[in-house]
Amino acid sequence: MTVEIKDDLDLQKIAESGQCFRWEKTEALDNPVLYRIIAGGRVLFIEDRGECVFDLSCSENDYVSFWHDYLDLDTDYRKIRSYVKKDDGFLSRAAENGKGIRILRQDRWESLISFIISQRKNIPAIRASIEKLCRAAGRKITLADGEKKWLKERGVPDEYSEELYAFPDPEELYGLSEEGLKACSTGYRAPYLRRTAEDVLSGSMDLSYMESLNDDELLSELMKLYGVGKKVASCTALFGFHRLNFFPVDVWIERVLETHYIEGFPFESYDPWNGVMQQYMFYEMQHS
DNA sequence: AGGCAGGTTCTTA
DNA sequence: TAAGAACCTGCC
Repeated sequence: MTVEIKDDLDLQKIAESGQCFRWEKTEALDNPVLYRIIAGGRVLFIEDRGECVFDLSCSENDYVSFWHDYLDLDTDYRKIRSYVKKDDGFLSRAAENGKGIRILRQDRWESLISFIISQRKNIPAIRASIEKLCRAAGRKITLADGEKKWLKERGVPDEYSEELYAFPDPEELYGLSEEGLKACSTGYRAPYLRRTAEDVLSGSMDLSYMESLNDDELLSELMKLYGVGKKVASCTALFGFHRLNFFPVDVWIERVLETHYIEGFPFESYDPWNGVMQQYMFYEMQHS
């Protein structure tokens, strides 16, 4: 199906933003901007045709019931960008260069596990580790005939639609032994992952209940998990719970703060959108 | 070969 | 409360 999306949406920038790890650029014949997204036990191929037009491999029903929400299309990112203070040179530049980034509405569990894995890893290593984990424990995803036809019409090589695996749920993840987890390049994080799965499975940590907590409560609940410190908890809250005011501070953002905001970053000015500003700043650091 | 990468835990003072 | 060491793994 084809949709017109007038608000910010730059597939490449989102794929490189570091919030998601299962967006893969495909080598289609004609269009250099065709991405494969695996989320929610499904796969979406999305092609940017320019002029705000996007071709999607899914049915209209799947778009309405899942992907529209996943892409957070009801949030106005142009408006959020307009709040950037003109006298803040760095943030103005970052928001301009990062125009097109959105904060996806990703699965809570997947975000939590992904950011536990992310500690002391670079993005390619995180992606590789998650991919192994999905192959080892995730459910296989099969494409409908309509989707296969869609890919064929665009000359997308078969390799992009074969051997696709969903992100493992808590039970599937717990089904892997510690050795099995280590085989997915998770290293010393394997015990963190195992215990987190155990806590979620047993119900002692209830992620859907945590939706009802306020930001401060959510952060401290998440930090109770073994292997989850402030950075991972903030990323989980921002990306997995869509709490757009969280501002995860990693080494890159630390550099931004000590270079451009010696007096401190004006969080009050950007409440409740600090997390979006963080994404622009992170992207700017990665691309300048 | 040794250092470092989207951190967190554990130990020690 | 705060600083420092240790930790898997892969890639310079």
